[in-house]
Amino acid sequence: MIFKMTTDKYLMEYDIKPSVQRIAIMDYLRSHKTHPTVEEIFNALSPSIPTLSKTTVYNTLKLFMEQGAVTCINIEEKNARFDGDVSPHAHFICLGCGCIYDIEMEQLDAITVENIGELTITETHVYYKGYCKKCKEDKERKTGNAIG
Amino acid sequence: MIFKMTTDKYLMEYDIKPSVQRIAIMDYLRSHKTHPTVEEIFNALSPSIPTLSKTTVYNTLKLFMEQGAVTCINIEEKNARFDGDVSPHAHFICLGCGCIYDIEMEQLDAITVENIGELTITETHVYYKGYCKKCKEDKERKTGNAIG
DNA sequence: CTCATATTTGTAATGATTTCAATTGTGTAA
DNA sequence: TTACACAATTGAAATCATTACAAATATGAG
Repeated sequence: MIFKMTTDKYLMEYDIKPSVQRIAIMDYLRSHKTHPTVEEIFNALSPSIPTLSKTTVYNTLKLFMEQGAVTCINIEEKNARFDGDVSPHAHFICLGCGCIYDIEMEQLDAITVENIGELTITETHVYYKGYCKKCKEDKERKTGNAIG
Repeated sequence: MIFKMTTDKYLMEYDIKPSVQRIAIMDYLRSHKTHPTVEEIFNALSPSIPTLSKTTVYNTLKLFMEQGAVTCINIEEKNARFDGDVSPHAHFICLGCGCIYDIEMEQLDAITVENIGELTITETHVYYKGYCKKCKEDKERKTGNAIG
């Protein structure tokens, strides 16, 4: 995959000092738009960085978040998922197969908020749950009922 | 607190067979709009129902969710929080003190979704993070910088 | 090279949630 | 009322993601 910027330069844009581990983790997030869990990132990078520790993955993602280089997605109850795309967008998770899609939302920041009173908003999170085409058809085949 | 409907009738509206524990948990959710955790619900009800088990609170909330009588809020990383108000609305959490506010959103279902393709949406979740008035002032006093 | 500092690592602890088998409660039919 | 089947509740143990921490390693300046 080709980036506009090398990953070490990209990290420095966010005031993150590059290291082998940090570059590998950011590389993975930039080239895999699958919103991976810590486990998935660790398993993917472990072969090429045999000494990698899961603690390092946690530490690094925490640092990335603090610097605004990645966002955390709490769309699943159990695992936190991470997104290297920090531009405003929403997510969709399929309750059948668990796949997660990015949803474009040009006007995400413009969602009208009533009764917001004296609150200062720093982050806006929008996500949807439902069924992808395949899982919807599977479910309808089993139950005989239309969904949604 | 006075409800339009007794809680046992309310449960039956959702096809939930009432029991002492179920009524107590639903009562608590209906009268405490604080989006409590399992821990908080358990601690609040334990004195009046000494035999109450935390497992029952988990089981009961799971049942309530399946029947659509409560919703689960994943606004915090660690704990799941529960909301007895199933009408469409968003939430705001203060990153300073952790308090959670309901945010009215008349048009929540109407949020324009582009590129949704073949996805069938069954749930829409919107939440904000930021600072309440008090915490914003505290933070600005400490750092000397404006936030938001 | 040497020292101070930052980063990484593995292990152990934490804490929310789930599993599961046993106990208790409930409703029905004789 | 009693017996019985089934549903609900319970507590203990297991699971699993995440965090704490202290030791080991890497880095960079002088």
